[in-house]
Amino acid sequence: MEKFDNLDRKILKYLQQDSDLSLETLGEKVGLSRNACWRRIKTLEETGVIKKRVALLAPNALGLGLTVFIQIRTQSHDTAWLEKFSQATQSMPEILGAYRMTGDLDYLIRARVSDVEDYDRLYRRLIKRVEMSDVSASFVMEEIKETTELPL
Amino acid sequence: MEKFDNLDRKILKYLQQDSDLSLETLGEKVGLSRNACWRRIKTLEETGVIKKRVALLAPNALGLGLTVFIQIRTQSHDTAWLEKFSQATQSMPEILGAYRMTGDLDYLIRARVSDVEDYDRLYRRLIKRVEMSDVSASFVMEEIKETTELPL
DNA sequence: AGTGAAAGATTATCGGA
DNA sequence: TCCGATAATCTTTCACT
Repeated sequence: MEKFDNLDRKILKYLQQDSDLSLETLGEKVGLSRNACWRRIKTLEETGVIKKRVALLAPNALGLGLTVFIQIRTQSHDTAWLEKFSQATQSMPEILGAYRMTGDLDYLIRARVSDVEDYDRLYRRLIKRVEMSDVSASFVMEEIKETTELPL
Repeated sequence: MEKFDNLDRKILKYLQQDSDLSLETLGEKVGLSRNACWRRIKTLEETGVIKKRVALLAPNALGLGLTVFIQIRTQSHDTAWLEKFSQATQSMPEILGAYRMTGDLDYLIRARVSDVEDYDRLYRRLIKRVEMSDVSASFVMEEIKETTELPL
């Protein structure tokens, strides 16, 4: 039993690219009256398929030219440690993603900073809050692809 | 010389969280008339600070429960290879991010798939299109943080 | 920078396939 | 149950002060 049909999928596809489309034009694109469109969007929002609508900013315009991936190994992987790590990453706005990986000893952080010095400050703040036995950073030289659009 | 002031920053902060705020409520939040707000947003869009507005979907609702990071090493890192790699990642919608990393031999891919089998299909399609000497995948067990919000 | 009015978009309700 | 049409409401846009 499918949760949504082709029309829903089409709507989602367009809204993932531009959430400012008017119901009018969206309706035309998917072949539905603006009203039918509206109802579908509402249920997609209510059922949580559409989480929210956000503005995406240009990192470079904000002086955040550098993306860094931080790989972390730890011995102490108890719940208390994870809790502290979780709180730390949540509260640090440069950190855009934090993941516990397979292997159960590895954590990965994705962050945006202005330069290597700025990364170093982030690093120091991080290790001050959470003990880590092994930390290594890899910097992004070229962003070949970066999207929020999920496959449908 | 700063490109924007505190009010701009406030506006951006809110729009990064919810781009559907009306000028009325946004104005109240930042302490500006709806109109002053509107003008600032327009320039922020024109100067490219605001890139676009998009809907964020729930991966799980779409059956995309698994995030995978794919690390790639290659001998042949000439322009032709990079071009092929770039085209391949651009055209594969499960791939959300692709990065050339420091070290000049390493590439990293961030992708969303439904399960490990689905990853395997992605992997096969990828190596069919681009030669790679060494590929390794790490799966995300727990998503501790994931945001599109940039620090201001 | 703020007001008010016109244009445009969104939401609620209703009748019909 | 889902669609489309119509009407009421709210938002955005813009000329003017």
